[in-house]
Amino acid sequence: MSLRHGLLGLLAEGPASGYDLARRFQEALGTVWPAQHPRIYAELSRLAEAGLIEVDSHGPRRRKAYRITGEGLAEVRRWLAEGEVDHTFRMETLLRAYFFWLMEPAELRAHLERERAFYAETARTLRAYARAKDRGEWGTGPQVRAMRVALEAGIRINEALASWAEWARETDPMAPGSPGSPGAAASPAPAAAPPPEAEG
Amino acid sequence: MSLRHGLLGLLAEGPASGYDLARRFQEALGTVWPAQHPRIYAELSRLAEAGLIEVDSHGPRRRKAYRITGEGLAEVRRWLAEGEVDHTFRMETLLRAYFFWLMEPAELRAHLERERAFYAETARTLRAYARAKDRGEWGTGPQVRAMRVALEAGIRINEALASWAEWARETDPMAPGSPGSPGAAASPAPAAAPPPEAEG
DNA sequence: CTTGTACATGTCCATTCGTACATGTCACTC
DNA sequence: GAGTGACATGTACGAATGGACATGTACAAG
Repeated sequence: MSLRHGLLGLLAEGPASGYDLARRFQEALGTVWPAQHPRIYAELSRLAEAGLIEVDSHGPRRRKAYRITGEGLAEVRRWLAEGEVDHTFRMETLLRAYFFWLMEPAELRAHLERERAFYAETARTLRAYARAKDRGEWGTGPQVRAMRVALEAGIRINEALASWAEWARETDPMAPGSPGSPGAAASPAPAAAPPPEAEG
Repeated sequence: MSLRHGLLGLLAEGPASGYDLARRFQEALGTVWPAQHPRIYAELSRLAEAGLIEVDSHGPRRRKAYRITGEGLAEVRRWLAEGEVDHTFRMETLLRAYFFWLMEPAELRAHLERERAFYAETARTLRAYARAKDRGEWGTGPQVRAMRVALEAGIRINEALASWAEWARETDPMAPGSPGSPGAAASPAPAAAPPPEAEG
């Protein structure tokens, strides 16, 4: 459950309301850790109950800003310190790749081109952000620099995926000419030898 | 819910039992789409009920193998065809990166080195698999070639993350020398400028 | 002075996920 | 013949997630 720590981490930068946090989760962490406002409000209540955060102020329209407590800060730090990192990265794109052999070659090529374009465009956008940060447009505080580092990871991953999609399209591994036909294996029991082992 | 389609995709290669599928989900798709056996058995029941798969055979120890039906195959194909790809990739590694500024520089350097080593090693392992596949050790069927393509994505992503971790460690953006101190912001109200939004 | 929009906070429910627990089979070894 | 370990299938439950619904406030344009 990393939403908890994500919220604590954002609150470590300064007080914020559930609404703020929802927006920032969407904008900054949307692709790497999606979270909707209902979940966020619920989690904030639990965090407050646990004494990791507390109400900082009340604003205009029922706005309730929270502030991290010493305990809360200790908890994020503890989480960051304990080395146990979960290295799984759920990606539908990769899941689909395992089943490319079920697609028509033309369809697959179109799909790969769409994917390439998407990742290339995302990388471009992120690179623009990174350049702006490098120019110091958002200041040079530690949080900004941390975000710059995170941004760099996003850039590299998206570039890697864009180049992968291009490679896959050019290699055209499911082409009709290759051994193993396009719409083949349409029969219920294709009798394929279950490949012993592989890793993703 | 892509577990459904993942199972259908694997069954499209040939009949398999829940146990088989659990193992293959773990081995082949473990990092990109984790699934435990309870969830798999449950989903298989639902798929059978929906007529997308059916019992193929009964084996030694209560073993029950399923086979994909025409309907099921049509459903995977439909899923692959409809362009709607979810591009979110949940990665704890990236989530943590946003909060690097809360870590001690020495701790952060150690963390980045561990991460670099992990991703480099994973990439190495995957590259070995890819080479074996390129040598045709698992045959040259369409499924194997699809897996090769997926594998390539895994290699590139892991290499990108390894190089990112190295870059981050060398850049040392949270170093004591840089503007913005190491273990700073240790007080409950870190007084950091709440970046996007001030509170009311 | 009404209407639209962005702000702001929540409840409710159906799935999905993860973990722990429970059960039973078969093959092999000691 | 007892024990171990891999095979094989499930139930149960609590937590997480996503989406729909509900409510109310402030502000600006018309």
